[in-house]
Amino acid sequence: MTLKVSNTTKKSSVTRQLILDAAAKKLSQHGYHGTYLKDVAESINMQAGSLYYHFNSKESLMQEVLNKSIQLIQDIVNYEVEQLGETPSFPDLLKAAIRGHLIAILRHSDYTLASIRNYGQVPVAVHKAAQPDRDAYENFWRELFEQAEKNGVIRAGVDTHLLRLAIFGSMNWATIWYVDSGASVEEIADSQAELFLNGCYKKGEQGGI
Amino acid sequence: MTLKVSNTTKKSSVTRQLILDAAAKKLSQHGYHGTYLKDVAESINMQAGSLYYHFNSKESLMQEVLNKSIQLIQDIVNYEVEQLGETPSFPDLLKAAIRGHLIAILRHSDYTLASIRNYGQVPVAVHKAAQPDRDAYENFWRELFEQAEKNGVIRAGVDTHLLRLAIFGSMNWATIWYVDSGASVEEIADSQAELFLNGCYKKGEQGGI
DNA sequence: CTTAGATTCTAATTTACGTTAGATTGAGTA
DNA sequence: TACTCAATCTAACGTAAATTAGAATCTAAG
Repeated sequence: MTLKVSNTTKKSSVTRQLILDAAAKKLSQHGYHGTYLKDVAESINMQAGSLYYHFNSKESLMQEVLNKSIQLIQDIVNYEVEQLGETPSFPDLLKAAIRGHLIAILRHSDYTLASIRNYGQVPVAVHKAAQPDRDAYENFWRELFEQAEKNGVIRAGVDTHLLRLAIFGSMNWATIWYVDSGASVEEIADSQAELFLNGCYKKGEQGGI
Repeated sequence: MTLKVSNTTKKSSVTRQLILDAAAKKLSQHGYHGTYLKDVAESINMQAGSLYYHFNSKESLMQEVLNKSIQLIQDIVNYEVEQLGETPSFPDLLKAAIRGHLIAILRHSDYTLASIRNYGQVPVAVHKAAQPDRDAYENFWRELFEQAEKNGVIRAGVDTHLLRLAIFGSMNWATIWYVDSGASVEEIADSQAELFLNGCYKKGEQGGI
């Protein structure tokens, strides 16, 4: 007797994954409305109609792509942070989190780009379905800064809410210029962490200008 | 005799502007492929076919919207910077530029959101047509930091290229959370300028953690 | 009031997308 | 070999989008 294949190891689950990958790629490039099932199918040598054996609709396919995206980011960030050991300093923590997020969105860019580029442009049902995952990920960052504030390592006058959003912006925007920049993910991560920690300004000495 | 109406003050140019405004709004909300001429027309009580009296195609209409967007940002930033007088300090200059950019993208958000959200998702011809304007605007910022470096007010080790991209990211990403944040444009501008100038980190005193 | 030109509408054309139903294929099993 | 089930394909259906041509309307000038 051969191995009994469980539901989750059927051959079709390989195809299912192929479809998701192809959909992520198209979604990241052309947006929800610019992604056509015909193209998704063609890119893996299938017919559009065949996709319906694996997914109920375009909407549910796209929904799955977007959910996968956020979980992927979360997983990678968690991994990077866990590498740090027990009681990491705030700068190290921030650097690790930024590195993780950037690795996720720049190296696994099909899925994560899909998520970032289509924020607010997908049907409401699809957008809402991904909200819990987004909230959970946001909380991770929120707590990171709450902890830092509690430990007194945040300068007076800094609004950590706006800080978090600024960092998110810098990171996510990198998806747009990364490929053309020649910079490595590590370089970008270090640079951004350093900027948000210490800024770019050299005070004093030459006075006015 | 009444005023001779020139080409640029014809009544139709008013309609033309209405169409552009409506298109910008839809484009910012639904993306290029999710924007339908029928919807654009309906939102100003017209029929889709009538748009073709003013524009040759959907593509050319959208192209004009995107070009307008970037010029709009540039104009507002220029205005804010010019308010500063002759020889402004780098911090003041940066604050003014950030404020201008944020005013543009948050207050005139239909056009500018259209530009930001559809980056890379429009047909290549449309994207290419807006490139000169984008380049010109980018140069403004490039020069801002070149000057600052020449004046020795940038900390050693800071890559102004990555700095500029980080600032762009923080600013442009604000389009996503601005409406729900309750923060004012001025607050956000001050916060971001302050962060990029001096960072968030309070060194020393409590040592390790 | 008439008329010419500008502007808009109506209705049709073309194209293509999402979706579906039924036929077809192919691999493993009795 | 014949059968079964999973997986895919084929060929359509219905809908809707961009575009177009010609008719209808509105405006301003004589």
